Amino acid sequence: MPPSIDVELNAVILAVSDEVPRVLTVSGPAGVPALPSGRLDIRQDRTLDRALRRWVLEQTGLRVGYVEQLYTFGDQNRHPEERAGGPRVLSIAYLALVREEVPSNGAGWRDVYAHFPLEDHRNDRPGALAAEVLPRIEQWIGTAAGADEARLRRERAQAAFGLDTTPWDPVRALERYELLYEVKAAAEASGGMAAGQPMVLDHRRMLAAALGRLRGKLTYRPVVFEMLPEQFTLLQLQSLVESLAGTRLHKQNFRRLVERGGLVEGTGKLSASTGGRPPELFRFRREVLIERPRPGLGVPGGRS
Amino acid sequence: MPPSIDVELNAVILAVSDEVPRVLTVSGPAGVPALPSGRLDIRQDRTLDRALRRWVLEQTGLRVGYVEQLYTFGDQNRHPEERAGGPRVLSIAYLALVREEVPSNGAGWRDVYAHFPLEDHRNDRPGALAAEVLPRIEQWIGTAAGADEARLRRERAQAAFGLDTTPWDPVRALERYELLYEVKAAAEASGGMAAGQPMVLDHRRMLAAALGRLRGKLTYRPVVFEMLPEQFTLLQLQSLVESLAGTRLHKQNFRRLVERGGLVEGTGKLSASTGGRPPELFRFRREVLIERPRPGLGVPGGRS
DNA sequence: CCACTAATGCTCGTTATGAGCATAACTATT
DNA sequence: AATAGTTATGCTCATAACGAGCATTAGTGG
Repeated sequence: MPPSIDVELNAVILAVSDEVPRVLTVSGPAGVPALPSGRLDIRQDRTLDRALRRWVLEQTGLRVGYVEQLYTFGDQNRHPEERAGGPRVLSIAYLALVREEVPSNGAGWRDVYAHFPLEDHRNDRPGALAAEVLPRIEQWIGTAAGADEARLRRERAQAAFGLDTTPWDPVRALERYELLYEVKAAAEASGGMAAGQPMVLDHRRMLAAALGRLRGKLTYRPVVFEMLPEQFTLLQLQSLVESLAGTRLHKQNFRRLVERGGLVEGTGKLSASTGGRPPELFRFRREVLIERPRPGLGVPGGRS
Repeated sequence: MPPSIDVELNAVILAVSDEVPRVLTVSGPAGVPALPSGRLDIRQDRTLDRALRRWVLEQTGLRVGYVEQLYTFGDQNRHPEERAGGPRVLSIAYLALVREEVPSNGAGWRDVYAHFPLEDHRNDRPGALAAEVLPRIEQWIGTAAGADEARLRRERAQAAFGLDTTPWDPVRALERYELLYEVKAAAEASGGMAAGQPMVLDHRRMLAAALGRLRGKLTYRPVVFEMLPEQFTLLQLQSLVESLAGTRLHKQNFRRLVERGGLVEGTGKLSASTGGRPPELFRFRREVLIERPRPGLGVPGGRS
């Protein structure tokens, strides 16, 4: 009997509430959180998209709108059953963006930064970075075999973590995750504040890929609006972007960017005020999609 | 017997020579060009990457360097044998960039723009656009069911083809391909100068995806250098980018961008002159990767 | 020496970006 | 009612990046 292939779909479904980006998870083995996922059933799933939506609906009760394919993972032995003679499993990961809703079937929203404590730089850099991570990375560089390998490692670390004069780049979330994975493997240690909560199998890698991809996409596609209600205040919009990017933005400049970029338009209405002066409500200007080639928000780029 | 799944890898391998971007093809059924591709063999291919390289080597004799996963296609009936009870085929498309080399086994390089005549705007817009394509698109918009559908179609066309005041965006190659595909299906016609040479199955779609992806990537990652020799002149670099983007660039500004962006450094050497003043030879500055978060070249964005 | 070609240097006006200061319009408190 | 606290919004300023050109340099082939 020829060894067979199974194709699995995984959904990284993101929403933001209370300034916290959240990922939708179901409960995996031993209660460890897992991404909603399931096998492609070629008898009923005519497209990968549909298969994904089917599984998400089944496992969480959610109907997702914006969906985008992320990456296909196919390395050997990603699934433990494979070693026991099970089929080779290919995983196609998707990114979906939604407004937060209450899921069913015991699925729930989890803080993305609980899984990646190093990714949230909104209130200065996470202490664990300097305290735990960098020393361990130095050590990893030190134990490289040969000067060339050491230089390569140093460059990777520098680019990924924004050491020295290199700026921190929120987009590099996946690189950081993979680098840390290597470092930890090398150090045979895994605890510490910096580690972050685990997920089933390689689901955390998928989440890192999704976060990086989304952060990048923000800058040239107005995808955030998928996560906002029809009408919103500029502060809501800004803190949404900040939550996702894990970075603070200059308020007035953000407003300028968004307004002069034609991304939003004011509705004359004001929002019910919470603290100070009541803000105006805005709505997304869909037209911007056909006015400008690549409209976006997001992380200001480091100038040279 | 449960219906089974086959996983296939496809390589879009690009190089540029004589100002023409070229794709590496093998000969498919009836001599129609096809991308190098082959089945994933889970007994010997530990990773998707390796499988891809194996097939490419086998079919073309090339060892590719830079490789990046593009997209996984999984719709039903993309392969005709499926209807005849064959397995469902999933295709994972990759993009690879190389310096042009002579392939073996009858593989060969084909002009990318022979497949997409509308994508080359280096010497003003292709005539076929205004002459053939736009009228047909107008007609397609006209036959929409309902005003809403018509508006959606018009917006899609406007964004994809840069109608009206919308600028032409080289990155949208895939969108254009898909829109034309729909239009042609609707019009039940397929000839004309604008059509472009066909490829096997949906390989042309993969090529369009690759072209769009590469064009986008140029702007934030210095991937072009994968396609250049160790040392090169700035004109070589520029015309390479122009070939890929299908757009002309301002020479002096391009030079400024590239030099002040720290992407290249001069070697004091001069190139053997062809026409006029002999140009200096430059080399890629790898360091830029760790100095700036997202260094790139490429298509200048349309300002608002 | 001349015509031609491509490389390189430099300028100018316009826009975009990063950083702040100042004011306006509310709510809660004294 | 004045005051303090809070958020929204308007505006300025210096610097950097961008788009477009002009001018000069250094080769080639007559």
